[in-house]
Amino acid sequence: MDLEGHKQPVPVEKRVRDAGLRPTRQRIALAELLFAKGNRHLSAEELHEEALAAGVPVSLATVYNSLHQFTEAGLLRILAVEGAKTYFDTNTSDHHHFFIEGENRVFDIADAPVRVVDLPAPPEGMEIVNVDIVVRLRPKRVP
Amino acid sequence: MDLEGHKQPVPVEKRVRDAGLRPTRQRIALAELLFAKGNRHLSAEELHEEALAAGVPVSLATVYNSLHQFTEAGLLRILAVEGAKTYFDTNTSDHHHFFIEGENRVFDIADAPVRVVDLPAPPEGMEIVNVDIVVRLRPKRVP
DNA sequence: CTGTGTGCAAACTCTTTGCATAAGT
DNA sequence: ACTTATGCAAAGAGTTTGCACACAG
Repeated sequence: MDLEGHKQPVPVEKRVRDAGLRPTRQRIALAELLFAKGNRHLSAEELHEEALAAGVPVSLATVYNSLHQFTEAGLLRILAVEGAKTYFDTNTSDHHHFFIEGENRVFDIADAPVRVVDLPAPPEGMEIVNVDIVVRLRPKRVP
Repeated sequence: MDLEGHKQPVPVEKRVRDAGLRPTRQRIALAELLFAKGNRHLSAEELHEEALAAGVPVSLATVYNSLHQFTEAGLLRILAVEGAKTYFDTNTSDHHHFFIEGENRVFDIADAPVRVVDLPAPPEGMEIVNVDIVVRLRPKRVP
């Protein structure tokens, strides 16, 4: 039976299929978690936990596979923050991030027209993929 | 005996001492490699190899320790690039980077007045540590 | 001398891989 | 049916840790 009464405006299955990927249960479930809730950034492990919590039995390896496949297909972007974990961002347009030191938390710089000016030309033979701005934050020490 | 005839304008030993660290052989050697050649960004492993090549027997663990100690002391900055490795940057002032996808190579955006405008205020209780701009590059595909 | 730093190897975390089984078309 | 994806567990890369020995003050 189908527990989903309403379909999203952008059918997830189609997105997956259009990316050249078979719309398997796991990929659809992961895509739904990723794209249904607006823009998000999560690590593989976070998505894995969400999937399990949502009752979708999926292995961590498959989560990694899917995230990379989605990234290659242009549905996700890898977020460049320092630290061990790789974050994936469902917002592939140009926008930027706050990063909280020590907590490894990331969130969008929203409603802010951050712009970079005077960006130099890329070196010969190279093209710019995108520009990532990470504003590193630290809890203000109370004196 | 002392094989170094000339001292750097900024004595490395003093820098290390001023950072509150004992100027041990290893720390001085590493600091020399890091700071004598202008601005650099390297991973722990790269610095380790350089040290060995320079005839300084130092363990990888000590390289990691030293890099983190230098970072805490404000002599280095961690570079936010995606990928497994952590890069350390000897230039702690505001400046930005090109990152080459696929190669995991990083280099400075030099001679370019890159500026960020309309940067929003940080959230309550947070202060900005720094702003990292990473321009991701990709080899231009020749059609 | 006393205490901090170093080296080694083992532990740890995150990520990838190989291969048998399961699912999609 | 035939092909591609998944799951598991093991391997891999990078980094951290614990403890005995060595060196700096």
